[in-house]
Amino acid sequence: MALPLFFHNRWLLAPPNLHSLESSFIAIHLLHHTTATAPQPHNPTEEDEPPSKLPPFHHTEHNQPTPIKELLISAIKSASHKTHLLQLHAHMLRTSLVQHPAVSLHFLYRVALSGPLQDHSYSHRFFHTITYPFVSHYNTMIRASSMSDSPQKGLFLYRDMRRRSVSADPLTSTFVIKCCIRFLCLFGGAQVHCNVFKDGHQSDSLLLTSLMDLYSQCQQCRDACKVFDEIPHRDTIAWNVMISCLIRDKRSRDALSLFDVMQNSKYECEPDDVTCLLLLQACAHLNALEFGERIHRYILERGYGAALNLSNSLISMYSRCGSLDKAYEVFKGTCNKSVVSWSAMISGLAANGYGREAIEAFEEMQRLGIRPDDQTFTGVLSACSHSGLVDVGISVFDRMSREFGITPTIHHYGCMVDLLGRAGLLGKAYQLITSMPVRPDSTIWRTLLGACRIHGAVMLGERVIEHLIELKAQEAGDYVLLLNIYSSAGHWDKVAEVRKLMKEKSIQTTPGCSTIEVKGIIHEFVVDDVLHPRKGEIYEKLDEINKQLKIAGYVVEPSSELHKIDDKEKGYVLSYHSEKLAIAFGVLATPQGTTLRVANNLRLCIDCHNFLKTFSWVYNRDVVLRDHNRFHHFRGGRCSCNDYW
DNA sequence: CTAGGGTTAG
Repeated sequence: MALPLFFHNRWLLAPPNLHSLESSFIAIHLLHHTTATAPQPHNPTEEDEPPSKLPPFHHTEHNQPTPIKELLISAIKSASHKTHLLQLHAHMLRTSLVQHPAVSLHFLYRVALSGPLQDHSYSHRFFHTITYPFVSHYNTMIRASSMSDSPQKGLFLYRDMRRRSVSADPLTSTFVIKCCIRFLCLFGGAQVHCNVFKDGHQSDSLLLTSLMDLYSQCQQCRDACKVFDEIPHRDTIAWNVMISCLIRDKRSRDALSLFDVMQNSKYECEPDDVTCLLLLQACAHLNALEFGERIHRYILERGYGAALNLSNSLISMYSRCGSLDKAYEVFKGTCNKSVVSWSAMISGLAANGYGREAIEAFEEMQRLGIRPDDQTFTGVLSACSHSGLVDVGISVFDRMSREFGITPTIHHYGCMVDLLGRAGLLGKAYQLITSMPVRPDSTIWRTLLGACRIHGAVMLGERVIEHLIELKAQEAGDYVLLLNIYSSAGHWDKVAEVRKLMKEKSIQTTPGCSTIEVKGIIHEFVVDDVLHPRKGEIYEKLDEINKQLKIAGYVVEPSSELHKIDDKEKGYVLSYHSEKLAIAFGVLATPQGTTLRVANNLRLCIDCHNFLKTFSWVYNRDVVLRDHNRFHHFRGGRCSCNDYW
């Protein structure tokens, strides 16, 4: 708005950026009539007693339509400079309008919530000068705390509010819950939940949705489900929160099933872009390519195709389902590729064994002027380690901090340990762990232990186990690796010793688990599975496959990976590893020549690796197997990886 | 005597 001419010379006195007539009027008015400087706020320590009755607001004074009040509010609304606000504060004090609910609320709103005038300590000081704060005042303060660095304050305010028997509305609870989520305070959240019932807000869908999110983020999936069941009308966001909860709880399969449930005639809820984002994550976890493709089609149908976050998720999903060409297709079709897109593509190439291509992509993105970040480097370094590009990896690691100013995290060190370890530079890897500035975690020692296994380094292996024991983080898998190190070195006495130790400590092995997707349905198998409805057929098929493979020269490795420690004691000749069961089921359930896609939660053992190599040749089927950190593409008797020989 | 809410990419 153009200012009237007569304001022009005074305009210079007022702070810049005044864009409304009212605000400049007030500001100038104040400049001329105020001698007061910025008010000294009240001392917040002097706590008032809770009011016995309703606030004695002086209606007589302010209730008649005073134009000054309205002007003040609009001035507060349009204030654009700090000094301006201070002047308004002074004015409010002089006219006693500070205690006017509407005025103080507007003022609080400007100071507490995000914007150029935000000032947390000022807002707290101001808030404490309000003698009888209303719900709205508390709401504003609590909401501000939920977005600040000290979300605990929100909970304190909430308690204060209840103590002063100011009744909470659904929004208050929503904001406090947000605070609790910020610092994962399950206890505080549960308190709020109780009060929600007391206040009679137990059927407010939005409030219940945030409660669900609280339980979900605090790893209380069951409570989240309970809350979900109580929501009267579940909208898309409620479903999304439920799905994200299931994914967090590693129940990706259940999460996928909700895609159909929410759409059925009973609920009639349309999945939106966030739903797709979440479900793509679930597909990536489960290696559920067909389901992922379905989501992809849905995205195109709904016209979400241009969204960058969805494209990035698709790239990641396809590459984590071992379908690299599809990932590349999406990648090519993505406009305005961001670091995220490039990193997803690079990690995808890396996990599928295309180290050189990953490096090329890395160079290309730099040529296009996209700055790599820490996650890009994780991808690049893992590409180097999976493809044995030792020198490249070392130089990239070096450039990362020197050229790009990124301090390596534990993940980067992990990649380097893996890289050096695989290449047989075990001493260097050990040295790197002991000299790095971050505290080594169990994963990094485990990586080194894996390298010791490959290279048969008995002594170092023992040392690594000690470190794991020191961290109190040793798992069954670690002892299994140690067992394998001993057994491949022929130290049978030590093997017995470790077994005894494991028994004494009663260490359980993590059950191996494989999934295979057939016609969009995920089938899950564990070692020696007895739960699958077609188990009879499956075991028969597996025996048949075993016979066929033996003819072709496949030999069971007797001293191979001992995933199941008790096998021999139980007298099993051969345990049915879950990946083999999944393969047998795949042969049963899919037509000749179909690629079998299997995901496994552990590291593929040498025996299964040999089994799959021979299988891919004898049965003339491609197998894409994802183990816990990479892909193995089996075709014609060979595997894309160079980890096993 | 009134501002304001919940899910989200590598």
